Amino acid sequence: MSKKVRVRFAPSPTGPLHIGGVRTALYNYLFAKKHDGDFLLRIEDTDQNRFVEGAEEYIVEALNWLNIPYDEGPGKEGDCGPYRQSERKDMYKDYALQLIESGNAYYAFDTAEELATLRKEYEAKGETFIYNWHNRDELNNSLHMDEATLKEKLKNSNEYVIRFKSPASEVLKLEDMIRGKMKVDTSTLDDKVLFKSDGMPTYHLANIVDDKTMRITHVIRGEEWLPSLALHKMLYRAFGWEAPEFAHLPLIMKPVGQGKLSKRDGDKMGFPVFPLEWHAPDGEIASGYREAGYLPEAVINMLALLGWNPGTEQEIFSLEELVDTFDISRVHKSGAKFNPEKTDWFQHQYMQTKEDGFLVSALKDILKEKNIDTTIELNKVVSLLKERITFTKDLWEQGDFFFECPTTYDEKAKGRAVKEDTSNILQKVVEILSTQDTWESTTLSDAVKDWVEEEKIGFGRVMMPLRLSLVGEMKGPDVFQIIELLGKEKSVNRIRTFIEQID
RNA sequence: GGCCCGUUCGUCUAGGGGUUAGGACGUCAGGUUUUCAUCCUGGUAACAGGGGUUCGAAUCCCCUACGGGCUACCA
Repeated sequence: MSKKVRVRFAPSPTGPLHIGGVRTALYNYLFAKKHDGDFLLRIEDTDQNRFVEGAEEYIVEALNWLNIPYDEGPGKEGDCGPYRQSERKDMYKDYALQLIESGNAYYAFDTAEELATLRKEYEAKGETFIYNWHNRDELNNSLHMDEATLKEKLKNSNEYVIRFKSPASEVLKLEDMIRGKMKVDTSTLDDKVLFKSDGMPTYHLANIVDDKTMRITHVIRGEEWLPSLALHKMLYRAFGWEAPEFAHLPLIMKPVGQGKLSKRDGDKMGFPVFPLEWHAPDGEIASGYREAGYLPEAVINMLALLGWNPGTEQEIFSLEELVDTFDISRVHKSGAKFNPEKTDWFQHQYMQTKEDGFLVSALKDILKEKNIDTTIELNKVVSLLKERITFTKDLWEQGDFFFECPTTYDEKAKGRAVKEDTSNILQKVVEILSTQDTWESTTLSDAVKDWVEEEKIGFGRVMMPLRLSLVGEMKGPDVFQIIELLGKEKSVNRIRTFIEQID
């Protein structure tokens, strides 16, 4: 029996989760569920300086809103907790010491300032400073220190880091589920810090230790980690652990211009880059898909297809279908530019699948917010407007006239619609409408149309001003359907008001 | 600069030696709606360049160009 699949999404709580992070979470979720596995959330908060209040809560709420909840994580303790690295702090140092003992790591006493100076000097020469085999013997570390000196130093100060001792020359063969085989020459790698002088591990150590102790079988993460893969593989080897499989996801890029999508792009370019609205501690607000009116299933569908597809021409997928068809080896290798227009197309598709009840209650919310009481049957309004809308707020934009009598009339449309005889025509329309036995759109429509044809007036001269009188502009569903829903009194009043305006 | 990864319509992509290089979004045109939106139909539009390998290359290999990522005691 093969091991149970366990994957993790491991964000760092430095701010809101952005759309690229959401996709990483989604692909992890899909992979886990596809293989009947577990999806864990681990909070990587080893950098205390970058901790942002509220970020973790935001991440959890976002995953819940998107309907991709985690099986284990903060608040959902499994047998691998705690799930915040800050709460696992104590265990990391032992692992670092274990590497020192096995000769895979060493103490380094160079200060941050000394290293910064060195980097600057190298940069001035047009070179890059690398802390590794080629110069580690000249730097301030335990590799060339006698035991007594080392002991003394360790006793007097905690100001040291533990670095990984990267092999001087070895060609590592790496494999990635998406990219296939790769080779890296270790001579170009530097001796990464594993354990910081503040007593916290760096990402690299904590990540490997946690993935091991949490029994993670597949690491699915962003492409920005690809350069670290060699180090991580070497760490597993140094510990004598079997490494999980890796998949590095392509990045999501800006819709226009160059580079990866950044947190600032969204509001600059007019679309959200966050799942939920984010209220930063400093008061700044960044827009979110939820608050902008997007449906979570639309966001999920859009994200799923940004960098992956099943090889068929199907584009609309429920979460269940995604789980079913997801195949990580079909994830693309190259980055994808984000496409806000296509997101709206997905949104429109999903809005069309919504039950009328959902839209009715959305419309009620809008009316309540605007303090509007109405006798109009909302389910009928909804069924008339439904296919035209992309967002629930469009119910108002497309149908405000059902609830508010027009007070002004679109000037341009008025110029086109109103002629010499318009007021006479509308008078007659009022008359015809008023004398019908049933107030029903087909009856009303037939009556008016019969008259128009009899009198050979021409539909444009009737329909355009009629619509304008009821709606205030040239928009909306069938005029007679509007008249039916508005009812006799409102319809007639509106037409009369309009007649007074143009006389 | 160094290391690594990538490159098919404007964008997301299908395609993995023989295809009229397919679909979707956008855009354009027509139709429906005597309005607008929706919807329908159609058009536009791509294998980065150069070398190989092969009877045959978008597809395999190499080089170049371009794009991206990483290059912190951040993740």
